[in-house]
Amino acid sequence: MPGQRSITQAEKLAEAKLGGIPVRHEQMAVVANIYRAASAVRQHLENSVLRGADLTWTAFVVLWVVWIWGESETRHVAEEAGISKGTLTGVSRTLEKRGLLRRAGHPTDGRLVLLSLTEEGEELMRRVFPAFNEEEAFVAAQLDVDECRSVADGLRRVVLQVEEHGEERRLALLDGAAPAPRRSGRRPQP
Amino acid sequence: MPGQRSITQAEKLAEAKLGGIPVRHEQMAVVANIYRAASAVRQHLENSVLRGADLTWTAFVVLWVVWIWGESETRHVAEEAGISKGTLTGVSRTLEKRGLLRRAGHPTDGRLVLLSLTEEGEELMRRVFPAFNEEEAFVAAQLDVDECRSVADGLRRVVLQVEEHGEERRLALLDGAAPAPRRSGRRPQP
DNA sequence: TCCGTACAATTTGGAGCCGAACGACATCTG
DNA sequence: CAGATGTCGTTCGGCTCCAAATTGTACGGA
Repeated sequence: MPGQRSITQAEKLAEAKLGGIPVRHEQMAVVANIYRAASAVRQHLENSVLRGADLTWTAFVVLWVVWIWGESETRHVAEEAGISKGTLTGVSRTLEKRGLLRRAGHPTDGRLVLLSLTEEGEELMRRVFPAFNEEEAFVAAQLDVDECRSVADGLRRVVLQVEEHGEERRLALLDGAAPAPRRSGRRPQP
Repeated sequence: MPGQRSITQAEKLAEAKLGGIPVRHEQMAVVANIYRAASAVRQHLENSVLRGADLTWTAFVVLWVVWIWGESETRHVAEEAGISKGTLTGVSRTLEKRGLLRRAGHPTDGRLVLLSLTEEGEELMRRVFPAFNEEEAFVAAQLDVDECRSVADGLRRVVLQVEEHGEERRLALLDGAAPAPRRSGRRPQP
């Protein structure tokens, strides 16, 4: 089992590298495996069901959110899909061009844009989602239902921890220092 | 707790949408939460320790792999870091320009390139990794050590399942059909 | 020695993605 | 009711990422 062994070995090597400074092994293993699992799952789903429907992971997630929640404002969709507003603008326009998504202005608030599925989009989701869910079951096949529940619950606690305390934690770490702006991002007008 | 509720609710809505077609709830929840957790963790780490060191997640992972494993061939580093060889070429050159990474030809096989950390790179990792690990502990703070172990173990089983059976599964799904090329990426020559 | 095949990293092109700046609109306030 | 303030979605710069095409190197046979 390469995953198991290589991570354990990496941890030991890391400890050696740090020369006695304590490493939080279990927490490190959780983070490493969260990321590995996310990549593996995404790759598998993109290369199986999504590729066939000509959808990227992000595009599928956006369609899924709108499908489940019904007509929604873009900021909620971005939030729920876990992408930035800027990304959603591009993705939703691509999906609109393909006739899967509708973009409509809000009747009373001119700032808002509402997203909803077209009939074609609904059809697509009715067809693709069962296959998607089947592959979700495939990737989780080594876990029984109780294990699924407990892993999902543990991950939820991680998400909540970051959502609820992440901001304050980051501020505490910076300790008043400038937030060090990201390298990318739009430049100010001259 | 928005995470818990919205996912559960989404599942119920999905079931309704499918009109009786059974949904594998637990497996769906696992996949959804793996992805949510991965995004949350990555975002938190990028915006706390990595931003300060002017590193992206990918750049950090590459440095970490080379740091832990010592001088390595690029294909192994790409594999271990979970990125494509093409991506690694760009990332490693950026890190080389910053003086953190060394790229050297293999002494006997001219096709290979070996990566290793410069002294400056070693110093950076000795400084950044403890802070990184601290934040790993922060995001996992709602889990005790045993829970960390069991979540990590469950995730490892997901990774293994995909690594060991993913390829055959994808082939079975396609059932001999053409693998449907990706939309992005370089176009075939006419 | 000169191919042909195999396998390495790199180049290239298209899409994705984030987050700061921006402009349009809404709403509060004096 | 005009200006300040706030809140949207959009724009845009800089990366990231993948995978096909390409380039370069190795090596086993003719």
